[in-house]
Amino acid sequence: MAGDKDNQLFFSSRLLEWFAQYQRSLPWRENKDPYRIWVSEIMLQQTRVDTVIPYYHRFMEKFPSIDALADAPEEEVLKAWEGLGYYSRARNLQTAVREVKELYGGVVPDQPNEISSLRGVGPYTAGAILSIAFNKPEPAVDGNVMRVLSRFFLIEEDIMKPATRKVMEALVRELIPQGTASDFNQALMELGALVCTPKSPGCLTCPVMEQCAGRIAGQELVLPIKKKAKPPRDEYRIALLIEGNGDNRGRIRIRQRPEDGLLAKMWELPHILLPAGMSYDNNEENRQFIGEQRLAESQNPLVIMEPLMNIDHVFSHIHWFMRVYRCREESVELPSADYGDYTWLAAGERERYAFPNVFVRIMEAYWGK
DNA sequence: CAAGCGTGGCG
DNA sequence: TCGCCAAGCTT
Repeated sequence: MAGDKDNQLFFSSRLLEWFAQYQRSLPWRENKDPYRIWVSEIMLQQTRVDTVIPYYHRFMEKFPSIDALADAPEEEVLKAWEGLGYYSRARNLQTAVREVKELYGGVVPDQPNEISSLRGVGPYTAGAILSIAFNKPEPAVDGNVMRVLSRFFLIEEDIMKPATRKVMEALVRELIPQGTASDFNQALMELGALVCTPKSPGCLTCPVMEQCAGRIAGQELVLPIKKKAKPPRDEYRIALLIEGNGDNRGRIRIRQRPEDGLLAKMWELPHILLPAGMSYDNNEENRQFIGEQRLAESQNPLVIMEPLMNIDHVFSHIHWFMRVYRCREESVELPSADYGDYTWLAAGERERYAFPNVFVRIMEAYWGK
């Protein structure tokens, strides 16, 4: 079916007609500035359009050019990304625009090997920039595209497997009509977003319904074939809302996460992973464990007061069950010193640090918005 | 290749 | 309520 030339021509021309009429007006479609396209593609990775739009406006206002982003302090970039998730995207994007300045004189390259070498630019994003901004006939295969193609051409490969994306890319190369790569790739994604949706596809309004092999076979709700993701593992954690004394009255302890791994370089309340089997009741065993862990880290004794709230937060691969205790530092000898990756935070200073969402919610519960 | 890496919305 | 996501990349 996928090799049928007439069928492919039908698909591509109908799709382009549909896109010309029904495409959404989106902020990154105002022009073909490759930097603007690039930023949008990074933000849109695994993220919904409606979520991205306000971030995109703020980001482009704050960092309107490659130079502006390259010259900004990293913490400002992370702050602009706060709440959007997958924070390595922000740091990688800044690394990449600095590469563009160093290697390409600040001009986004239009060669596949060059653009693909940039930090955070994988096969999809490279194809998206090359096609959308430069109209180069490169595939840009994302989840939408795989869903649309797997249905129309009745492809039953597991789309979770990297090898399947290769098959899709080869197919897209055949499908792009001469000179239409920018519109065609966007049309493919737009159809997936607006019509050929995961749960209840709007087949009756689909421009290519007549030839859709998946629908003809009655398989449109089964496709695409996708292996189930593993459920997140549970982690029980004690978070410490440590109130300062003396000069630090009204402030709380925060710390910066390491530069690798989960929530890298973001700021947070100190928290402790409980060993398997330990409950997080406010009992003696619990307080002693917290005290030991805390001592090992800060050398500063802690008085644990009452539990403030329970909060749980689900990442892609971890489910945090967190109990927040209000605490105060026992000693007033070190209170103003910033040691290690710790500092004190006052209620009005939150704009200076980027926090993952779960800690924003705790601080809002404590201080109000 | 499989796993690690966030978040909010929706049926 | 809760599983399933949504314009993926890195290791």
